Amino acid sequence: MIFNETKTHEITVDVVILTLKNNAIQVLLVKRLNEPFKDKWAIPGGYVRLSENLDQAALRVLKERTNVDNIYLEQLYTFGDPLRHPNARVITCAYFALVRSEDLNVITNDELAWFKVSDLPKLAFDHKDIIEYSMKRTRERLEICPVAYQLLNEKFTLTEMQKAYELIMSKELDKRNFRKKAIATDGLIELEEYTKSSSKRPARLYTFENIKLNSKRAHFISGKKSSSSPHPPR
Amino acid sequence: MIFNETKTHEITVDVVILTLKNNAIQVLLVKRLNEPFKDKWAIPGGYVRLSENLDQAALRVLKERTNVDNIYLEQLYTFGDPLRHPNARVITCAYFALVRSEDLNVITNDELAWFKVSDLPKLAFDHKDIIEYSMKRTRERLEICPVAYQLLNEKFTLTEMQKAYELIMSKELDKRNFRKKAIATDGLIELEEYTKSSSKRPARLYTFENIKLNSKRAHFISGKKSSSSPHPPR
DNA sequence: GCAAAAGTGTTCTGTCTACACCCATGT
DNA sequence: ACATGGGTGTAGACAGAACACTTTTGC
Repeated sequence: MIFNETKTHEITVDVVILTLKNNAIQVLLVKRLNEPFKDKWAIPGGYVRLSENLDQAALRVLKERTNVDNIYLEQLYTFGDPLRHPNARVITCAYFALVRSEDLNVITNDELAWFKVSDLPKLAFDHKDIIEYSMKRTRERLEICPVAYQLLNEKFTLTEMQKAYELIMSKELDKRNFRKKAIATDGLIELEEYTKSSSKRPARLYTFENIKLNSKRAHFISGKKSSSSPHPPR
Repeated sequence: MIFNETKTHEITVDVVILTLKNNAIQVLLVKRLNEPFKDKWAIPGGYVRLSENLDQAALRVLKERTNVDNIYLEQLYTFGDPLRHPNARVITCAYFALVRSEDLNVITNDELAWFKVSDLPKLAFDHKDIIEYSMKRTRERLEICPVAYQLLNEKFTLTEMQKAYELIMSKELDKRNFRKKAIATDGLIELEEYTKSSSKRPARLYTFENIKLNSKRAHFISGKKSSSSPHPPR
């Protein structure tokens, strides 16, 4: 590909939409209808409009696809390799969103579907890198604050919360240690309600006070600290 | 301002260049020669060329201004508010760089100068936000790995290193605790050399093995963990 | 000999980790 | 009565925090 410096950049946002479904972290993908990468799956995205800022653009894309609103959405990284799009110069500002599946209202079909992050199909562009980086970022966030509740239903059991942490961190956690720290987390409220009859002993339900994620730091993650390089992707 | 959706986006990179000079963290700024914000100071930046990726563009801007190379450079955040530029639609991908002042070869003048981060002049655009966010990010990095050595001369004393930490964190550190952990840091090498005669007792010199920043985690910072929100700027 | 910065250990406290058994319910 | 997941405490290891005096040099 030859770069003709009179061509112009295009700028898009792409949104990695993550949820917790069927005991797995899943990502929402759309099938591309046109070349390039026709029939490949891709992260939902769109052009940034001149009148909107990047957050608004990401929110718009998210809402178009999922009809959810007011959820955890964070700018991830901007990907601008000249070759990332085979026949255009597209810079994309990637976002990621954590969505609770009970809030979702997504009609999936041949062109819009959930995929387990651990088992992705072939993806268009550099979208595999983007999803992997969004998982890395989610793990980093989780070591600092309990973002995982963004994936849980409004009321949840501690076991469900632990499962969410384990799935994100890809690591088993000790039940007693997890519960001790979970209960000490700022904003977690113990309800006087219990799950009823899953043919087991009922479990107490908890909820989170509200959407303030600047709580102390709640790392429920045991074991050696991951010595991660500070540098973003690759 | 009315947004005419047929206008097009422009994409730039801006680079916050930080160094340690005169016992302060300083940032390199250029004076704007044209409107808007004529005569105001701004972060060095430039358009992204079609043939280069974002890292390369940032590196080019850095090199144009400082003639340094191969230093700590990290993508910070992408700022895309439609009103950030008063008469154009410019999205900027901000980077920050940590540069040791002994490597710098900057001829400062009326239009290019260093400013203490703690005492900035009026800045163009949203550049004040960008600088503040770069300091926040630097602090976060420092809690994880010893990036600060990027600001130190190749050979440095532990007292100099502690000073760098204190300046970045805006917090005094305990000398004995700092030294204990500093010495335990992966990659730090104790030299058989000493500073000579500043009319005080000579201090031992240290150096860092090389440019691998993925060392364990060396937080020299005492005191309560800062409970920072995971969300980026503002 | 004194001013100024370099250098050095110990105790306490709180947090993380590892680990095993009883409980409440539905069938 | 049993299978299933829910729920609970303690002891040992480790890391962070607080804290004060001696050493080496130039003048």
